[in-house]
Amino acid sequence: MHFGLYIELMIDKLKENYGSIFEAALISEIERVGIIKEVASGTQLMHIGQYIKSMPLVLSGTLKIMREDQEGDSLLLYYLERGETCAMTLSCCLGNQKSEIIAVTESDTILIMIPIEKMESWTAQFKSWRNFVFESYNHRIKDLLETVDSIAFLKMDERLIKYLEEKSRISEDGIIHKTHQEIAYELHTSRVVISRLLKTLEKKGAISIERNKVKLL
DNA sequence: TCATTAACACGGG
DNA sequence: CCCGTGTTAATGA
Repeated sequence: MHFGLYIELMIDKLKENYGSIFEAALISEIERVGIIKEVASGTQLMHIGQYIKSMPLVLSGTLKIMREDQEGDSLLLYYLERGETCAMTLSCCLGNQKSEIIAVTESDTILIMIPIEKMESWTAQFKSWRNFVFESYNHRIKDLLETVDSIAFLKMDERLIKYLEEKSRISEDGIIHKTHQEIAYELHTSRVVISRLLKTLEKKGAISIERNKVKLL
C-alpha cells in the first residue's frame, strides 16, 4: 500500500473516533506528533516496572489491562476500546512512575502514541484535551471499582456471567472466541471451575457452547 | 461448601 | 496425534 494513502486512512480513523470530542487544531497537532502503531492480537505492550514514554489513543481494536503477581498469575482489570486511552498511563506519566500494570492486545489493534511531553502543554492549551483526560480518568476508575466489587462481593458464577456479558458486548459477532483455559486465566481461577460453570449455564439455556466458542442467548 | 489440583477419557480437526 | 473439553477423586480453606 502507498504510504501517503496509509497515513490518510489513519487520519480518517482519528477523525472518526476523536473528531467529535477534539477541536480541529488539536486533531492536527495529534497528526503532527503522534506515532501510528499497528499491533497484532495477543501482543504485550506494557510490562510491570517499565517507564512509560508515550500515551496511547486507541483507534481500533481492544486492549486488556491486567494486574500480574510475582508468579505470573494475572487478573483482568478492564478493557480499552477505540476512542479511549489508559488512565494508568496518565498517572504514570504525570508522576514519572513505573507501570503498575500490563497491557495486552485482545485483537489486532491500531494506536496513536502521543509523546508525554505534549501532555502538559495540551492540557493547558486545549479544553477538549483536558476534558478527555478527566473523563478518561473517571471512566477507568468506574470500571476498576466494578471489577473490585465483582471480586469482593460476587461468586465466581456471577463474575463469569458479567465477564461473558462484557465480552459479547465488545465482540463484533456476539460470540466469545476463547477457550475455558483462557477465561479461567483472566478471571484468575481454574479451568475446571469455568468448564463446570459454563456447563450449568448451558443447561439453564443461558448460553450455547462450542469448541473455542461461547455464545450468550 | 466450594475451589484447586491431578488425572483420565472422549472426540474433532 | 494433539488439544479442548467434561468429569471425578482427593485435598484444603
